[in-house]
Amino acid sequence: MARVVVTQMVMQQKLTKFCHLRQQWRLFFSASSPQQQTEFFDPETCISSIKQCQTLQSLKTLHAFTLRSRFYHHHDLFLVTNLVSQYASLGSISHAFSLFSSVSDSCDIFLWNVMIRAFVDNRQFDRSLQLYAQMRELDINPDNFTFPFVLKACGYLRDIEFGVKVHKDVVDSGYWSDVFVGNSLIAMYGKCGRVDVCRQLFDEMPERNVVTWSSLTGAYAQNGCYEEGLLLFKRMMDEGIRPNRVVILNAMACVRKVSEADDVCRVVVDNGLDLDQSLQNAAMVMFARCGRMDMARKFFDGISNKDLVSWTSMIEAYAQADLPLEALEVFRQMILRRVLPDSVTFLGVIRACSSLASFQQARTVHGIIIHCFLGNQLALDTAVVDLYVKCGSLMYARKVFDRMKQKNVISWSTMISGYGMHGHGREALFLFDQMKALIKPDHITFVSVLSACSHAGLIDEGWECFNSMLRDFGVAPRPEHYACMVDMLGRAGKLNEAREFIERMPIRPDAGVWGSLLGACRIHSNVELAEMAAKALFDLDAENPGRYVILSNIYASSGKRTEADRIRALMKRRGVKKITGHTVIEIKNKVHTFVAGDRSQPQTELIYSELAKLMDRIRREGYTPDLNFALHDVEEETKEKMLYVHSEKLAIVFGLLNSGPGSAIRIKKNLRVCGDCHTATKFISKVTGREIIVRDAHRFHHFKDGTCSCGDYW
DNA sequence: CTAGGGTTAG
Repeated sequence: MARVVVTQMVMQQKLTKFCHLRQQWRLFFSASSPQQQTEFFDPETCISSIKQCQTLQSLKTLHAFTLRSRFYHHHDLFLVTNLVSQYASLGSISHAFSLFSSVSDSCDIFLWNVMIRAFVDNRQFDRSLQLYAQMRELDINPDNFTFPFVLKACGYLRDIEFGVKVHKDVVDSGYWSDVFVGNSLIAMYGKCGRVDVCRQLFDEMPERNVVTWSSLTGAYAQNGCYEEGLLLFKRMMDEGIRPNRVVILNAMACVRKVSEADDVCRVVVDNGLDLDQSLQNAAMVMFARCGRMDMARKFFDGISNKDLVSWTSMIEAYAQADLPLEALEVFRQMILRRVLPDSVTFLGVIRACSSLASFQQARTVHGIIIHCFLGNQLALDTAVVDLYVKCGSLMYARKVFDRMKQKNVISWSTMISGYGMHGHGREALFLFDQMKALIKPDHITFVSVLSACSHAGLIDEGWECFNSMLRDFGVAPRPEHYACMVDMLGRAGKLNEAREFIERMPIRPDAGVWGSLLGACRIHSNVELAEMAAKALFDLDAENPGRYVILSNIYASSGKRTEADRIRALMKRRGVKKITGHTVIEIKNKVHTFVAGDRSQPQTELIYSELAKLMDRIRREGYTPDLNFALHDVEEETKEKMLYVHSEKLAIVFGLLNSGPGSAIRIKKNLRVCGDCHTATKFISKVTGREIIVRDAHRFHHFKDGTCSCGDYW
């Protein structure tokens, strides 16, 4: 349904474009009778008509006439420059460049500026830098107009090396005191991640305007220095500088708390600034980031003519807030209103689908993307690969990956991490080998590879990879890499080795590292080490409920009931709320959520009677309930009953009842899958002959014929 | 002919 609508929209848009083009041509031909064309050809009218040209064809004709006219014999550079500029702004960089080349022996800086700018405007940043370099070779001096163009290109390309060279030219040329040039330098360094330099430049600038403040605020925002950004914004207000829309947008990008959001909104009101579309969109995103989805929605609803960015931002906001159904509903509304989504919209839609873990939805969305002719876009294709991974289909993920015309480090890392998540360590390593021959892995690639080794128990390979990071690729291990190693060693039962590894770390272990150790202690029931890890953890991050639960469970399963109770009490005292486990399953485009003991489904009676039958059946096959995974403070018999109604089991039974015979069942759990449910699911897959694919908070489990793809190593 | 800006893949 959605696919058909979108296809219609695309066709309609193409048709409109075509009609528009035809109209333009007609206008041109009627307006360019020979008399008309020769009459208005004095230099001034000529230049103004060049600037007014709306189509390439009309500009070409005009260009031809200027060549024939007498005014051109003086080699009027100004005229040529204007032609170059206009060709570029009509998108024809090739015409612009060939005209430029025909007079490029000229030393006129205006002409060079226009050509450099033309490349920047047409997103050919590397060519604009090449041209700048060529200009410097010819010893032509750049001026205060040149620098902003070139620096913009450096910023887009994140080419700090070139940027520094240009900065040097700025100093040598004496234009460093020009406020436009200074602002451009701040923007460039900001995009290249050097906020320290931005600040220094800002402090040393002889003249500043609101753009200067805005650029630095933006640089802070882009580099995650949110407090500094807001502090700067406050200082600007204190110095009595009147804010404008753009500096507000940058300040909004720094906001992370509701109180700060309210402050910025007050500035808008106090200064009588118009809340235009872009500010409304930004405010919406700002409140969403503060966790105030209600306020975000209010702003969204308040926008009368929602544009593409409004829709896209709302979808992304819901997706990030882990409200996928709301996100998809906004997407549906957007399509109904005939707003054509673009690739950024689909990134949000994909994020939503990804958290639904619905394979069917994934296929539908992928289909719509292709129908919108948005295939072959690097970022989007990579997101689709990840989507299929997260929806449980490595096969589809790999198909999309293989068909990608270009791949970068992110695409490769995504696919490698996909294999890892599904427990296919060997394939992950094989792909990593192929990747290394083509591009340089980065720090995230190594997280993917190391966690793949960890999930598959490939310890020697994991060590080799860890050791090669710095040695062969110059990538220094970060806390997350150490966490992977601890996880890998710990899972394999090498708990002491893991502890020693942490002790030898050259950097301070973070919560992730200790969390890995604690998780390993849970698997191997090591109370002593668990206490050590928990102590460190509670100092670093006392808010995370998962850690308390694990420690308490370790105590409980080793018979230390009082200790377990003490941890539960500690949790209560600190106001840390346990996250309720739930499992979702999608049947016929509808998402069903189950919590333990759930009775909210219309089919409840059927589910429970079927569950009882199923449990009997697998018991006869050899399943015994593992009471370690039940709450400890109840009778044995109650424990067993409570295990039976875990959300995983309910969702699986619901799936069995409502899907075609023989089809695979896909469920998703928000936490790690329970150990007893893991065992039970293996038996269920055997007695029903169904494949059961479980996505939990960490990885995938594929159950088939009584075994799990994780090899019980998880 | 010049600077800052709303959604954006692992």
